[in-house]
Amino acid sequence: MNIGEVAQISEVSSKMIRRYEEQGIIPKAGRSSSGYRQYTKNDVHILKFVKKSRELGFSMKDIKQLVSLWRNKNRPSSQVKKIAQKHIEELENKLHEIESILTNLNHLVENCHGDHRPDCPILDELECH
Amino acid sequence: MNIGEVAQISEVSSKMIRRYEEQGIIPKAGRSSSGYRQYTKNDVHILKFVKKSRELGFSMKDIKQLVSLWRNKNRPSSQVKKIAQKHIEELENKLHEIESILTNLNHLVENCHGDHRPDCPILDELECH
DNA sequence: ATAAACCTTCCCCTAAAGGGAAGGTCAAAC
DNA sequence: GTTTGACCTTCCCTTTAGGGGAAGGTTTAT
Repeated sequence: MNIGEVAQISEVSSKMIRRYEEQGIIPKAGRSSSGYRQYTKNDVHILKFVKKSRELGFSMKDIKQLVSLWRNKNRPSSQVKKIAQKHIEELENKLHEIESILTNLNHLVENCHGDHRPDCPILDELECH
Repeated sequence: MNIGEVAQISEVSSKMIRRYEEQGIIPKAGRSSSGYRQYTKNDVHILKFVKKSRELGFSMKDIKQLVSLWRNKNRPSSQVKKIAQKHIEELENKLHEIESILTNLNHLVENCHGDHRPDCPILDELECH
């Protein structure tokens, strides 16, 4: 298979497939005599794994490790779990931060009449420290 | 005041003060005879406004507009409110996305024993599409 | 006079993509 | 048998909100 077909099946763009190869996240593809990258079903499988991992918000650094653990049939599941737990922690931190910002913003917006007049508690709050 | 002092007071790094100037977010600073940027209390005031806005997660694009509205004493508060509401919507979307990912990840992690054995529901889930 | 602490501009790096140019290849239609 | 269009290649630029650091000029204190 050429890269375009694989991109369509895996739903990972050709651009990103090349980049993942460059970053060592997926194995280097074989080449046709004219230099086109050649892929197998297994490559599609890996790319789908990568895509799913991205959808769960893992960083490419994490995904590199996850792919390597996935392909190592003797991995200890504790290593996988550790990566996932660290990611969960980071997401929870981000969640709390966003929640706190939203609380602030909602208060401000509620108090702003939002009409033609210039008085604006939002700007007032941003101004005063 | 030189840039370093302003940076310390406003808690915005010298680097970023220069960049904000470049981006037209803050007015161009005057220069001393030797080329050093010169600042007044008012500049500190603006920088604090910018910093507060960043802490609430506004993009620099939004902040540019907010600063301009803040300095325009005739602005309609509706414009400010609109920017804030759009930002709230975006944050809420991000929040929901993170919540949904966390639900998924937590299920996976709960089912992974996380020991020396290779069986791992996390990898299984990432693998199967 | 000299050293330390400033300041200036300039360029490179981050993460995860996308855009697009310039040029080579392949297959089908004419 | 050539042309055309769709594909592929590499290379470089752009995005966001910063940070790192080099090379060189200035100011201030010793």
